[in-house]
Amino acid sequence: MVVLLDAKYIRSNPEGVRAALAKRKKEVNLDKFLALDEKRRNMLSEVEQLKNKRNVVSQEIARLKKEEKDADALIAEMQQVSGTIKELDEKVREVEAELNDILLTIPNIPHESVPLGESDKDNVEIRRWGTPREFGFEPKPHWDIGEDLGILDFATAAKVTGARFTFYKGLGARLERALFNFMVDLHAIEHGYTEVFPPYMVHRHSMVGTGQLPKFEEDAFKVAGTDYFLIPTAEVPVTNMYREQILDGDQLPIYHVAYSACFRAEAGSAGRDTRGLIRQHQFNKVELVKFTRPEDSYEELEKLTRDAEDVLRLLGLPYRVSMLCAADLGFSSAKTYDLEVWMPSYGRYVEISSCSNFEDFQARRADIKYRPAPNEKARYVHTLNGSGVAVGRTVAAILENYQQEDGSVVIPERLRPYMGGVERICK
RNA sequence: GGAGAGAUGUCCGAGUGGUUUAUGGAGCUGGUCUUGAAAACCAGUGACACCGCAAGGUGCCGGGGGUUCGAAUCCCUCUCUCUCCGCCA
Repeated sequence: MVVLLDAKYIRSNPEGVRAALAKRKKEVNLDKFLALDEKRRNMLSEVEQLKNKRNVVSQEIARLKKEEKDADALIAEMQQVSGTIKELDEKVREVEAELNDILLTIPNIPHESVPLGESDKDNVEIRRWGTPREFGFEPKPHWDIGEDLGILDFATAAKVTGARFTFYKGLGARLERALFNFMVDLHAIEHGYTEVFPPYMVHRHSMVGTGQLPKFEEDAFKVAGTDYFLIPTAEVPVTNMYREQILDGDQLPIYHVAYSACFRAEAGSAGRDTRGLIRQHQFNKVELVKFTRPEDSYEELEKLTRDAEDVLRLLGLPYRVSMLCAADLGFSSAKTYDLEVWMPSYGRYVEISSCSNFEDFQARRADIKYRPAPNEKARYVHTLNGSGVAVGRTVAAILENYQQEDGSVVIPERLRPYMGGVERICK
């Protein structure tokens, strides 16, 4: 499966690519890439000429044999040629593997609307909704609220499994379940997404397809004795549903919503957000995934972001939307909006959803195409996804934003039907 | 886990070593006929990728490897699907 992604594009416009990647503050060795690319093309034309000769002469041999004439000299010559072809093919394969290794580590090119910047400090706030509540008492962090109410149990999870896992209990477990049911229903019924319930494990090719591999293998959980990975997000199985496929143009756009558990090793985040639900090895998430025509993808990104925002609005949670600067952009993304919910214990907005347009970056890696019209050439689709939204962080936000002085937590009205009518979680 | 059968272009489906440079359908486009449509018939089209300014060339019949002057076709191996048996929530 040697897929030379967009070698042609890089070759024709190396300076443009270099400049775009510089925006990300990432070093990519394009010179090595360009040298290898030229080497490959030279070897390719050489070996292809030999193959042409082999094909022509083989026909000739067939003809001679049919006429019962002697072909021994030609056969001897072709033995030589075949040997050379074999050697050259092997060398071409090696160079292509090297090229592919480089290509797979080149991040997506930021969209022109994405601001420059050095770090997440340079992300640009787009809009805000809601007003953080003024507490007439000292608000507690969600881990204290949850433990005091007996609905979150971090200590038991540590005993049973380890750090960064949680038991939800009683109405806490129900709240988690109510939230993802509410979110899936909202997107499936009101926003027109088709619900999917995906496998929680995928093979390596799918992880490469969406861009988690090969660069970020240490972030994923690998299942021992298999070549499977636990999914870090439903984006991986759902986007790869259409891998190696050519869709009909009139099938687009495709909208999917998927609830799944997500598993992340959180390598390199030691010491960050160690308390509470913010950074867990396993968490639930409702994910939105879209497949669109290239010309529609940026409009679809705006709509997808609004669909995710609806969740927070309907739950009455104050949030803001910010556009990530080039330096903070994820590896596969061309443009990303983060939704950040107000978290009183942090005294700031905390990421709860990330909505991205990957343009054709994932489509190339996973080979997802569509035919614009019958008999037209197949083109790569654009893929998008966004959390709609992270469930554990939503529980944290509800506990903190809806906490009362007596330690109880009011359930947002819209959620009550999913909670069997429960209006408040009390001790 | 055991036994067997499969995997061919957008889809269906032929093809067991050299006019297969992949048969034939469906589909799609145009036409005839029709008030219009359908059907029928005629013609066209006929996958995808890479190299090349082009002419042209090369590769590709699930993936990888091998045999051969020559492989969709023979051999090995892996993956997946189906049928039967076993086990199992």
